[in-house]
Amino acid sequence: MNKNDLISIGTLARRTGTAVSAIRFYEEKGLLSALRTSGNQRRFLRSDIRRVSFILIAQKLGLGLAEIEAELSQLPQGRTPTVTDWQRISRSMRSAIDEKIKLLTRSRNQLDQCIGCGCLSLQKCQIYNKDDRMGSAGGKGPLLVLA
Amino acid sequence: MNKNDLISIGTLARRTGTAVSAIRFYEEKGLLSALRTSGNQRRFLRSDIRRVSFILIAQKLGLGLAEIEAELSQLPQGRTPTVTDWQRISRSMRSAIDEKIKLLTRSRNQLDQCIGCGCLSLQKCQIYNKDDRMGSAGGKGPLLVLA
DNA sequence: CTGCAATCTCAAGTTAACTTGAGGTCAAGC
DNA sequence: GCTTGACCTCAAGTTAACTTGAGATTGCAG
Repeated sequence: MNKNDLISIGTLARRTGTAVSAIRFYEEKGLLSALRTSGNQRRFLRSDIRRVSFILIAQKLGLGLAEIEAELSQLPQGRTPTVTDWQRISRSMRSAIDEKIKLLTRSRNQLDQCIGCGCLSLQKCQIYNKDDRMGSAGGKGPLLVLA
Repeated sequence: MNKNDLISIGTLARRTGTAVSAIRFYEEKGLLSALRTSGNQRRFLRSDIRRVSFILIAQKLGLGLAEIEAELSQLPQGRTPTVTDWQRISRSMRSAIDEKIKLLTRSRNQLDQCIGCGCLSLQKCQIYNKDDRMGSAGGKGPLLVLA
């Protein structure tokens, strides 16, 4: 078997640990594309194994298929992606993770602020105060919440 | 308006920034419960504002409604939760965030390892090696990807 | 050439978290 | 006492990401 062999959908599924149905689904969504045999069966490139792996990893990192497709669309059309291609895309994914971590960290800090008073506002209790001004009858109505 | 006033679903929605339909949905799912007027309209406790806020915050942190319900079920039945009650539950939420951050951080580090070779395995390139040598010919089982 | 596992297509089902719509009731202001 | 906006119920629709099932082919091992 050499580098240019084409693989069946079942093989691709086994090699990536996904379900055959999921692969068909990805194809339908445009994340993968396949050639067809004379008998209409799909044949994938070996490099699609990596492509599917990328999809799975990116999903674990919380990206939706649409976002993943956006990333994948940066890969070269027509030729098999090189290591460098994958590196570039991995780096862009790293930023996405960094973003998520930042967001969570911020939430955590805000939550810490609020544990002190139990207000759950996630905004240094500003809302709690704000809301006091804004209640219905002008009175000190309880809070509006949320970031 | 005093502490024991009951509020309508519309008020609860406005005070928390959620849709009325969402509140009905939460009730249906058991995250909220309401009294009814003689005319069958829902009446919530003022403390439900905080309860809904908690739901919204927890969702932002990535918890599903089921998990949120689990957290909420730790609140005292029958009496309006105190600040201390909320603090306890907030702290437990904080652990959840910490977990998520840890997980993401780990993924990021693994990804860093792999950017070097572009293998996308998230496992120190083990997979890359396995894959290129393993074809279908014989070898060791195919690769699994993912952490 | 046979048999049967692997594929194919297309439709429908699934879970999460809600929204939208239809048709009808309640409550408060003028 | 009427009008209007807030509510009510129940059914169905929505998006994401797939899975499941039915019915029909294909392709490889023997």
